[in-house]
Amino acid sequence: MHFEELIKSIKERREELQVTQETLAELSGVGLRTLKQFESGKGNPTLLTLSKLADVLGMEVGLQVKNLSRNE
Amino acid sequence: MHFEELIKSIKERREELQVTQETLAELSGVGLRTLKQFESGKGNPTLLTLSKLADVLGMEVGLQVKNLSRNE
DNA sequence: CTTCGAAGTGCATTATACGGCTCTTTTTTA
DNA sequence: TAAAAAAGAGCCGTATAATGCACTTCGAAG
Repeated sequence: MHFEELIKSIKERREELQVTQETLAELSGVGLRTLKQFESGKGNPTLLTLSKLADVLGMEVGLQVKNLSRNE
Repeated sequence: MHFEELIKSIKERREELQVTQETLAELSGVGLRTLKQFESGKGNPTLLTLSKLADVLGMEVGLQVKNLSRNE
């Protein structure tokens, strides 16, 4: 599972912006408990939760084709 | 919410590969009911569910900084 | 040592995602 | 046109994500 990368992205981005978990929780509307749990590597967040956090951090969730060779 | 885009990505990719919901469900280990629900726009899948589906379709979930050129 | 801010954890509750089964609707094929 | 395949939806039990509250841990500062 590469959840860890996603989680780390969030956490690193948050720290980069010097935002505390508490502030991010408030800004995103995600519960502090949820964020803590999430950042400490426990949990399987819903897309909604992830999006809320990403949004505040100026990021976005996306899906990419891994290989390529398919033009769209 | 831009869930719709993610959902559409999955659905389009699945159709592109000419895989039925049933087959994708089996291959990914996600319940057929869940996939149906998900593709029909209802639901808030967990990262795990999304990942399972994306994986089988040769895609991956990612987080990108929205703006650009800030950092890699 | 004490205090404070930030982060992490345990417990309990509520909300909801997951999934199987069945039925209906839509789309495709003959 | 009918039949089959695929997709969508209702019911409903189970698993777990989301959340609040209180406590602990850790580091920095006093």
